[in-house]
Amino acid sequence: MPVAKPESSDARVIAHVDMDCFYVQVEQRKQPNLRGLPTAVVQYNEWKGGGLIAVSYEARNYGVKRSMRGEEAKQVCPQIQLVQVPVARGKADLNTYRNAGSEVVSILARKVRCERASIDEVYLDLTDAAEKMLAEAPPENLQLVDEETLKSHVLGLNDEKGIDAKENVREWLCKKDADRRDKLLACGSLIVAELRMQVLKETEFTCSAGIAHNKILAKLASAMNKPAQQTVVPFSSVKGLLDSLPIKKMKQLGGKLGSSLQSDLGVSTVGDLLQFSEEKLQERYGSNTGTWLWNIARGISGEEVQGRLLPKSHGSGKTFPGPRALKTIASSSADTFRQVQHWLNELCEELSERIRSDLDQNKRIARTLTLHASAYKSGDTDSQKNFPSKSCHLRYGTAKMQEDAFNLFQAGLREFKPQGSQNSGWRITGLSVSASKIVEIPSGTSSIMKYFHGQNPSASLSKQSQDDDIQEPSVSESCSEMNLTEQEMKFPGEDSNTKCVMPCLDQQEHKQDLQKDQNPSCLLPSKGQDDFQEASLRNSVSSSNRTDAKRKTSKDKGTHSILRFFKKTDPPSSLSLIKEEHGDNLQDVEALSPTASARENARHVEEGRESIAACSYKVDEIDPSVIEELPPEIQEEFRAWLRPRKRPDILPQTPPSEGKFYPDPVETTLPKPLADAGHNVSNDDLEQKSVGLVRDGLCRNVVRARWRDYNFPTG
DNA sequence: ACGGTTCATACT
DNA sequence: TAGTATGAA
Repeated sequence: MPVAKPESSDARVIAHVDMDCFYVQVEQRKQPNLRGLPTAVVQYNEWKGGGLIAVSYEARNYGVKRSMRGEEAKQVCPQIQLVQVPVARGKADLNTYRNAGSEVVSILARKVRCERASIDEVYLDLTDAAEKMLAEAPPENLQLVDEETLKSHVLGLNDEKGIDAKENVREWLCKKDADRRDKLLACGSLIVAELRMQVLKETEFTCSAGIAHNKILAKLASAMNKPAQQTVVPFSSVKGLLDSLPIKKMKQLGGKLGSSLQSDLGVSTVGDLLQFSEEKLQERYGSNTGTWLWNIARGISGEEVQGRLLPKSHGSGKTFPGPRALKTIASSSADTFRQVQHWLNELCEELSERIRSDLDQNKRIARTLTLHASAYKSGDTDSQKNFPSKSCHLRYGTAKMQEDAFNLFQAGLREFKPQGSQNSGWRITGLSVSASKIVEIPSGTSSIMKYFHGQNPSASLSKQSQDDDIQEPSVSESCSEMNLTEQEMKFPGEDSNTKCVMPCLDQQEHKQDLQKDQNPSCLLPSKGQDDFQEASLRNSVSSSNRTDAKRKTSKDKGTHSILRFFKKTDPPSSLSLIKEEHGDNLQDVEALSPTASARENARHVEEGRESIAACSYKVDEIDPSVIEELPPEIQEEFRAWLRPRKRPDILPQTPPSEGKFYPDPVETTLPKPLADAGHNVSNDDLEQKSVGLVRDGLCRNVVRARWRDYNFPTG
């Protein structure tokens, strides 16, 4: 269960962005003639028309639901357009959706701190941007508010008949003597509306959003008004919202835990939870979950927006329902496992391709291969069981992965067999392979890339080398070499005492570490705070100038004040962002936080670094002997990479004036690692350019980050 | 014995 | 650690 880290005054501004029926939108963008029609995305057409995995809102109006089969949907909505999920290697291929999701994340991440929560959801931390807006251009000064923001739903606002909803919202947004927290949320609403419009402009996708003081409330709100709308949860309406909210609606409570609360404690709404002491909840559900529940009941959640834009693992799996279950024992012994092996090969092929893309685009290496299998036995007591999942070191190369996966399968089967019935009647109903423990490699250590790619570092971007079977010499040779050496070399992140020394290409992974290091107080539980603030916004609506609102609204005018917070507002295309220059981003970041607190400052240091972010935790603990075990070429790279790290002792003596960041040539040449695995954006030349500069750039950034930790400019 | 697939996280 | 289980989308 999520560990809540409550903060006494939750003055954050958090947003949850939720793409509307995302797969449908992706397909509609591909086939614009489907726009506006009742549409659903369906996979595996054979049985009863396939299963629906996304349903457009037009189709929902006819009663089409996600749990339906294609045929069912046709019954309730004969005109429904059913679009097939792409199929590759005999299984659903979600790459187009992954890539579309990456497009969205990339756009948002240009502006604010993001966490990719799923393929179509993102959390945003807008605290700094909202603070800055409030300080420099508060909504109360706005003469015009753009239409998109005016369409916001503000929970707790009076919806009296006869009163123009938009005018109501406008008054709330611009209310001069409002609670400061409300003002921050108002700023957040303006920003989110702007971001949503930007996403729409660049991707043609609509999304909905929730704006609140923490993630769980933002998430709750984003689902309340869909599609293409946004919902704000003012602090003062939290209690009213939760009091009557069915417990299962709360994230994390939709499953067994929620059921237990209902049946064991008689809790039916979140408000009902308030009766129980923290101790009582802990006693029943453990200390972590108990505390979490206690907080959730009060709308408290300190979970931070993790700055993570890339997935932490990749998986490829398939189920073989009912009659299609795989036979493990075929008629002839030569045929044993033939089906299993076939499908493992397919799954590994896909997985191999995806981790290869991840390596190419994000310089990340997956280190662990895991196999899951489930089996089904028909008989008197039909039962479904999982094999014990098995994992091993991941070797790159499709053929190797296939070989390893099959061995893992057999290992799992060996342990599975002895228990229960000997061997009879068990058929495989599910297989999946996944790649995890993904670590980032220093971009500067080009030899590592060569080990995976052969001589030409950019060769992997060509189609040919993507097909890295055994017959692809440069790849498989270099891979085997890698694998041989790797047994002893204890690659960073490996099981030795060597900690991660890798620079994070991904923006914020290490930021948390910094924050933890520097701000352990955020881990302290702070209970005993006021549960809710009793406030009534509805009674304090100030009179306003109607003529302003009635004036013809021009979007440009209306959003002008918002745009000022984002210097880069109109990039040519979503793809171009991968080549965006880093210096600009640094400026953006600075613009957003000139007067932020020390902690916030440190944060921005991290955010500004983004792709060249140099994490390097526990670097001092690295065992020198480990390096000596590396192949000479890599040793050299690592030494060079590590060397300048000793400079923090020196650098603080010559701090940059005003703590300002100077543009770094490295930062302007590095590609952003936002593209998801499988995202086919060629950034060859950028990679080429960055090699060589990166290493030093990384080190300098480490130094800066370190320095920043202890020398917070307050200006 | 299913909407199928993918991902994250907590617990042990 | 590896492996299991839960939860969400």
